[in-house]
Amino acid sequence: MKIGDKMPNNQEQFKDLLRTNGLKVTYQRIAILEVLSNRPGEHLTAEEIYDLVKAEYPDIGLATVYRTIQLLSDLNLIDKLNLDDGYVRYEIGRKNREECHHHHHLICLECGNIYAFQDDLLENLEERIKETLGFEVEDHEVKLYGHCKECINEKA
Amino acid sequence: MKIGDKMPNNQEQFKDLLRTNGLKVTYQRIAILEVLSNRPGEHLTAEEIYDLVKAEYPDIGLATVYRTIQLLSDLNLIDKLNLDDGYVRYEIGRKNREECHHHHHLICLECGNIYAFQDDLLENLEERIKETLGFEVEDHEVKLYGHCKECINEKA
DNA sequence: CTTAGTGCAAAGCTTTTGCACTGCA
DNA sequence: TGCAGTGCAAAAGCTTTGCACTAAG
Repeated sequence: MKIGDKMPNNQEQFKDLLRTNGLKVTYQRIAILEVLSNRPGEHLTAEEIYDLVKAEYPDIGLATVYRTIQLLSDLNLIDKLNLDDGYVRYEIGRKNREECHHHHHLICLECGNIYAFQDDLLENLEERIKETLGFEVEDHEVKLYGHCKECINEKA
Repeated sequence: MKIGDKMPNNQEQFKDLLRTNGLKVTYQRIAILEVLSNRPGEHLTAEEIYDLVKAEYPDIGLATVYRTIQLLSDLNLIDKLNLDDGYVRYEIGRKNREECHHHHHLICLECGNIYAFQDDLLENLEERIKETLGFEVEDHEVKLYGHCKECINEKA
């Protein structure tokens, strides 16, 4: 992967966003966003992102990856996912992809694969919570653990 | 708090459970479960549990707290909660308390308080997922972030 | 030029592990 | 008495930070 190979439009938007926020456009920042952009739906750890970027830009440092991840997260360009396995994972943000605005995770306990799915069901729930408890929901994180189709079939 | 002050019945059940599993009954294990039992709905870190137990049993070691937490979790007596603040938290398990079998968390972004609520809504969702995706849900974790009643009122 | 951003290495943090000792059964 | 359980300290492993250097604007 080389900068500019894919999503040039998205990339320009990113550069503008950086400039708008008084931040500098660096190849490290672009490369990291690019790596994540080219892998929608994948959930990468900092180390994995580091390795992927390093393949193209061997000079990058792990600390920069961590700092950039933080930055991208603050800019709402990427989403965090914690699977309680000791790593924090990141994926390119929902808001940049057409399909989904409500997006949850199905985690297979056998193969470890992660599936995404959309659902509006929680909107009812959030309204109900507002009425019952006076709690105003702003964001949510839903993780469903179980057994995926493939693993179920394999056992049969 | 002293061993035996509260929930003696629950405590006997715990001792039996340990024996049944070929595990030894130690004052450390009882004290840790006791601390959590006396604080239903609170979400304590290992360090917090350590400090609470230490008040009564100054000899206890932090490593024992970690090992016992693991044990209690394996025995399904306590539930894990990760708020992504660098600590893993624990609370006395749902299965030991009458009220709830479906139990989610409302986390206030302003005061940090955590509220629990029950809901069966997800059962529909799980059925739908099974039908649509063939994914069999076994467990779920739902965290809703927002603003609690108190914090909303305070601003008014 | 100016200073935000970077790379490197060291430090920080929670959590885990090794090992000798203790105490439950 | 025998071995699971414990306490202590050290190790582990992810993430953050300090600092001198680099490069964006």
